[in-house]
Amino acid sequence: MNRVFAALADPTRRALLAKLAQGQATVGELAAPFSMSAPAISQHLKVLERAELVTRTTQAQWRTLSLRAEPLDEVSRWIEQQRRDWNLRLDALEQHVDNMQKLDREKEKP
Amino acid sequence: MNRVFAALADPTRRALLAKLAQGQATVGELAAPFSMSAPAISQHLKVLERAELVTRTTQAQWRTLSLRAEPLDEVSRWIEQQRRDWNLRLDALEQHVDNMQKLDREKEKP
DNA sequence: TGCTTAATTAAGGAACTGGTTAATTGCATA
DNA sequence: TATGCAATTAACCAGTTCCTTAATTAAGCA
Repeated sequence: MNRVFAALADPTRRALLAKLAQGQATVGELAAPFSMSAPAISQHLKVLERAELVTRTTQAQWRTLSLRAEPLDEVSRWIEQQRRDWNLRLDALEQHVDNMQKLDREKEKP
Repeated sequence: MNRVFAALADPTRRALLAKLAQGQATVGELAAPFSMSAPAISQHLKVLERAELVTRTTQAQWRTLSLRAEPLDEVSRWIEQQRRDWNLRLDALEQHVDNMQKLDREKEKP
């Protein structure tokens, strides 16, 4: 997951992924909206590829990029697990505070 | 979100967060399981703090760290949105392939 | 006051990131 | 075959990351 999170930490790469979520595209198509050199985009795509977030297929001189869902599924599971754990804790804490307040009220007028 | 994803890209920091999901802890308590110098942990915690994933409260010479849910909620929303988009595309593609196969079959024996 | 403990700051180094320009590869086509 | 286009590789640079050890801050206690 290290590489996946690191890949997602860059806004250019997140934009590339968002574009790819709308369908396959060639390197040129992906690069067009950015004011950045072709090699820079090429390197970003390499990072996404090493994180297994995209695959590259060659036809003639064009490379077509496609998204791969698995790594996103994996980070999703980690994050949702964390949120579950954390929310459980928060709920328990809230419960605890409620109990304390109830005890306080009962102490005031028994 | 840049800082949040970057913070999550390091396994030591993910472990620190996982520990904190079980409840608040001091720097010392968090550092104990790691074979790493105290300053190293301190710096990891600073990264988590800058990503607003944790808050630090001081009591005497102890710092108590607590998780903050918001940034995790934000990355969760981004990831789930991406997964939705991507799955929609996948389903549409599958549908398309099915239609093509159906057409083929109808062409074979009309 | 001096000592101990918890933690941070300071300084430094090796490796990695994110960009650049220039050169190269691979394919298609006049 | 020469030319052009899509894309990558190579080489380089500035800035960042992740770790270290040494020094410093701040609080509690004999």
